[in-house]
Parts: sequence; C-alpha cells; structure tokens
Amino acid sequence: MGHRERLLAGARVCLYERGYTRTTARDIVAASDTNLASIGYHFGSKEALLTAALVQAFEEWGVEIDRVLRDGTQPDLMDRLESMWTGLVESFGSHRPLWVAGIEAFALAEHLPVLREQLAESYTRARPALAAFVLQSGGENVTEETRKAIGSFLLALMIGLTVQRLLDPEAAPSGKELAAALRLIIGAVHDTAGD
Amino acid sequence: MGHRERLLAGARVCLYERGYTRTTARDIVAASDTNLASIGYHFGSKEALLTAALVQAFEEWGVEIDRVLRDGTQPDLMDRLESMWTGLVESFGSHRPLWVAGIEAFALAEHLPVLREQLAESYTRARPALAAFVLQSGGENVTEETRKAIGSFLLALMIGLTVQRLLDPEAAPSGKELAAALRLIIGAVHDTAGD
DNA sequence: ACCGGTTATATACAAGCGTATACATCCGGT
DNA sequence: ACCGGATGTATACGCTTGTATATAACCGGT
Repeated sequence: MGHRERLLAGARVCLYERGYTRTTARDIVAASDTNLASIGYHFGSKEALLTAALVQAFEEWGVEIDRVLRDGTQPDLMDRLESMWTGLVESFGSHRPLWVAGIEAFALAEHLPVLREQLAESYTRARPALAAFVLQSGGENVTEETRKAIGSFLLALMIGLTVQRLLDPEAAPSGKELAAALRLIIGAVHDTAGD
Repeated sequence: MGHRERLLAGARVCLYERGYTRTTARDIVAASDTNLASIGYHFGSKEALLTAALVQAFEEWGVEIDRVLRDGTQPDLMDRLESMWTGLVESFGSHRPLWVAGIEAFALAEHLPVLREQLAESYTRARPALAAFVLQSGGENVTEETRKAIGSFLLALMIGLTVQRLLDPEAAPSGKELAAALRLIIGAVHDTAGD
C-alpha cells in the first residue's frame, strides 16, 4: 500500500477520532505511519487531503444509509418507517464516529465549496431513494416534484434524528417513539381538519 | 461599554462571519476594538470567551424559534405546521449566520461538554413547546411521553429542514412542500394499513 | 490629593502549525 | 548495469497561534 492510500486511511481515522478542524498534519502522519512531506507530495496540502478523506467518509455514510433502507421490507408503511428509524438509531450506536463526522461536514460545508457540492449532490440522490422507500407499492403515478418533497421530508427527519441522538442520546427519540409521534400527528390532523 | 461586553459582541460577530474554529484571538480583538490581553483578563482563555459568545448566540436562536412558533395560530393543524415551516425558511433567509452558527454548534458539542449540555437542555425545553404547538387544541389528556415524542418529531423536522436549507437552498424543501409531503405520507399510511 | 483595586494595553514568548526544500531511495524500461 | 522519473524522507523555515508578563491608566473612597 502506497503512502497515498495510507495517508487517506490515516486522515479518515483522525477525522473520526479528532474531527476535521482538530486534526493536524502531524496527527495524520502519526496515524498513517508516513511523513510530513508526503502530504504535500500526494495531495498538495493538508486541507486537500482532509477533504478527500471526508468525501470518502461521506460515501461510506451513504452506504450505511442504503444498508438501513434495505432492511425495510414490511408491507405496512408505518412498520417500514419504524424499522428504518430503529435501524438508524442502531447504526448511531455502532458507527457513531461516522455520523459525528457527517454532522461536522454540515458545518464545514459553509466554508468548503467542494464539500458542500458533494453533500448537496449526495442529498439530491438520496431524496428519490427515500421517496421510493415510502411509495414502495403503487407509487408510480406521483410527479417528480412530490417525490422530491417526500424525500426531503424523510431526509429532514433522518438528519434531525441523527443530530438529536448525537447531542443527547438520553432525550433523543427512538424509532418507536418517532413512529408513535407520526401516528399521533396523523390523528391530530384528522381531528382539526374540517371533516 | 466595558471591554468584557465588547469582547463578547466581537466574538459573536466573528462567530457569524468566520465560524467558531476559524476565529482567532486576534480576529476577536480586531472585531471588538480591544486588545489581546483583555481576553485572558476577562475570560481566562479565548475558548472560554468563544463558548460564552456561542451560548449567547444560541439563546438568540431560541428567541428566533419562539418568534416563528408564535405566528402559527391557524385552527387547522396542517395549516399551522405549514406556516411554521414557511416561517422557518424565511428566517433562514434573514438570519442565515445565526442558523449556520447553530449547525456548527452541533459539531462542536462533540468536543465541548459545556456547549453540549446547553444544547441538550435547550432541546429538552423545546420539545414540550413544539408538542404544545401541535396539540394546541384539546391535547390535555396525552401522556408526558407522547408529548416528548411529538416534540422530538417536530424538532427533527426542524433541524433537518435547517440543514438542508443551508447546504443546498435550491434543492431544499419549502414549507409548502414539507406540508404536502406530510399529507401524502398520511395518505400512504392509510392505504397500506390493513383497514 | 492620594491610595488601591480594578481594568486596560503593549509586548514578548514558546509552541505548534503547514509547507517548501533538498536529498535519498525505489523500480521498471532499456 | 544504468538511467530517470516517481516516490519517500529529514529537516528547517517562516508564520501564526494562544497566553503570560509587566506596565500603565482609570476611578471611586477617603
């Protein structure tokens, strides 16, 4: 394995353990068993290396989501949603650093255009996938727009669930609670709607 | 105005303009028209000052949310939700740096326990408030638990909406789209439920 | 008027940072 | 065997960082 790959791997480790902004060039060198100069040689700068590593991490993040989504095969939509959210929560437990890095990426995107585009593009791809998860059966006749809207809705829930979980695991909702909340809101909508 | 207040104000400006991690002690001094040594004198360290400023900013953030929530007075829940989300989106436009700082706080919380507790506590207070927003009429007989679940659900949507808006304003959903998505999901739940 | 604390300021310092430079090593093609 | 580009490495440079120090200014109480 060349130093280029070692650096990327080391940077990923640092990303998970220390976070983007706290990682120094020397940290990466230590984690990858290489040397300072190789960063400049292979990536031009520390920043470029770290960004490349973050993009890699983010792809892994997408894989993790796909995995969670694939588990939901129940015919009942509510069951499917609940199992999806439960799966996410489980993933937070087993892949915490990955999700933390994902959240840090949100903040970094404000100052790193490359990363921002990566995230935006990633979410643009995620929305239809999430919509398909809902419309699994017989949702062929919905417009592209509504498909996007549903995807955005689920994406928002997912992001919000992630943030709450990582900030305060005690208080954050479980998948079951989220499903219960949705059920209750559905009921409340019907009660106040003029029918 | 003493230097203590000037420093806090300057730090807030830097927080909005440069973000937490990018702000240096000298940036704050420049923004507050003070001097390097006063940071140490009044706050002990740059970190302490910046955290204090972030907590201040976060309180402002809470005020902004309250403002948005107070606008929703429609009797129909769906209308209320839509106007709440629309209000949020409008706030992103007029108070962008504030929301960006809020997101950066998510990432920072991982390494700053003080901030993390502040955020956690803040959300613990936000959840019942959000639930009350939904249960506005006749929700007196729901348990504390479901109240929390509903609050978590709405909080998640809010956070997710924020992140999407700030990452990719083009693709992010509007309040109307979010409401439409919820309506569609409600319909889909009914279709697949065994009734 | 003067004293004593609080507060302000200029400056110095050591440590850590990212990166460039100059040199060594590897390794496939001939 | 040897050349040449690609890759690896040690080191040093200049800069920025946060903070400590030492001195000055302020200001209410007496």
